[in-house]
Amino acid sequence: MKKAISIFWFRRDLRLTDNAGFYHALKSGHPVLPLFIFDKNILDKLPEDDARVTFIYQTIADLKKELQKHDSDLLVKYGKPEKIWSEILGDYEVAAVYTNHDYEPYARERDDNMAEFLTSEKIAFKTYKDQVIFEKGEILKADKTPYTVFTPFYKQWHAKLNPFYTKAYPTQKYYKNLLPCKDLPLPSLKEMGFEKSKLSFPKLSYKSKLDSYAKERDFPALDGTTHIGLHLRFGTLSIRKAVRDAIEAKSNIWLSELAWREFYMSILWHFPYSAADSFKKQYDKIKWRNNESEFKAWCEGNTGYPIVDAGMRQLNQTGWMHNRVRMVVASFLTKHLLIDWRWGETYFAEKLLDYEMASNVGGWQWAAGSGNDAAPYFRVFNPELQTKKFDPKLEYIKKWVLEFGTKKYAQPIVEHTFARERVLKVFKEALANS
DNA sequence: TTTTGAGTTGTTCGA
DNA sequence: GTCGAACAACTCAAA
Repeated sequence: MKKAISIFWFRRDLRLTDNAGFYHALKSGHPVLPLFIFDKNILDKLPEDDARVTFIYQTIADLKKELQKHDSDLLVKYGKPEKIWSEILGDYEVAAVYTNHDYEPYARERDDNMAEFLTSEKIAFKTYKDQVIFEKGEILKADKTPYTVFTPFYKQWHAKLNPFYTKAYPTQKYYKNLLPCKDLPLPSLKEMGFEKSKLSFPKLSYKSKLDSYAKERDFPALDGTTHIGLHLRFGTLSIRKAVRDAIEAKSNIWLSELAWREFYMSILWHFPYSAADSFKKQYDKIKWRNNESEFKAWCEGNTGYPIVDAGMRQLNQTGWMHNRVRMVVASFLTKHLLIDWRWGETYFAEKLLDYEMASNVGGWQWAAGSGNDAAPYFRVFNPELQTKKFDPKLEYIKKWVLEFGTKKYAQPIVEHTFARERVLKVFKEALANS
């Protein structure tokens, strides 16, 4: 008879320290085997040089080394989770499976299926809140329905915040409960159909930025933002640590940005339709122009609007774009070019290392005006004015648009005043009889 | 139930 | 150059 074990399943929480589910697994009383699955359902949709796969791969390799220092190991599998789990149950006597909550539509379905499957096998499936301070039903209005406006959401989120919710889970005290094992396999990137990306990943060091964040965050040439998106996405940074650091540094604006992340996660949880449809349904009546060649020009950074082109080229070359510029390019695509916000959302999903479905959909719908708590539709960013305000010395533009100021630079794809009047008319017509 | 104040990030126009 | 109002009403949240 094999000895019963617990399994901890890593997904978007790729760290050993301060990890809720991992902590509870280690305290379960059974030896813990850590597991990661490269999910074929997800990977099959990605290009072979997807940088996020490289990031995950490197992180997984680091976790494996770290676990080996404690005479344990990380079991790494490649395939569809349902099939992998059947294999695992054949190889091990599993008493319980531990993991952390995952809130996106695909993940919810996967975990619902897992729960059903494991229950039928008489195996406990225990899941924990880890990637947010407050999840799904924790921040609600008095009538128990979810907030759709940020400010009152944040008021409650902030009022409820206390050290109980931000303290670290001391996993390291219980490493002795890891399952002793060694030489577990690690499939290569190549076997899984990927190659190593040439992009570099943002370092996890944000503390020095917090003091000046409020003052500098809006100026793309300054690099005044913290670049933690990727680390929050894959869990190489604990949200509890980020919030503790925000409070300690008295960086209130940064703290509220962390709450924005949870606000949009709450929206996606309670209104999953909004990943694909406009939150305000009447906005799906808009007659988008959806011109393919204009979309291509936008993607490639050839619109003839320097601030837009700079942003898109930064995205294409680095997998990251400054937040201020994300708003500008999103407004430009949806308003100036009248291209469906979903096209832009999909492009960002392909390119952004820090892609987070909830924030991305929320941000795009905000820009389009179709979202909860969105910018009014008549608020059309003027790229020239945005440049004057936020890149007055054109430093950001010159960094990314090398031919700026020469004859080689593209002519504006559409004239601003004309585009503005066009979008106001089209939106007005779509929204008039609703 | 009704009322009241407010709503991430903007732009344009006219005084 | 600077400032306030208009943009367009609407919906949300809470008292």
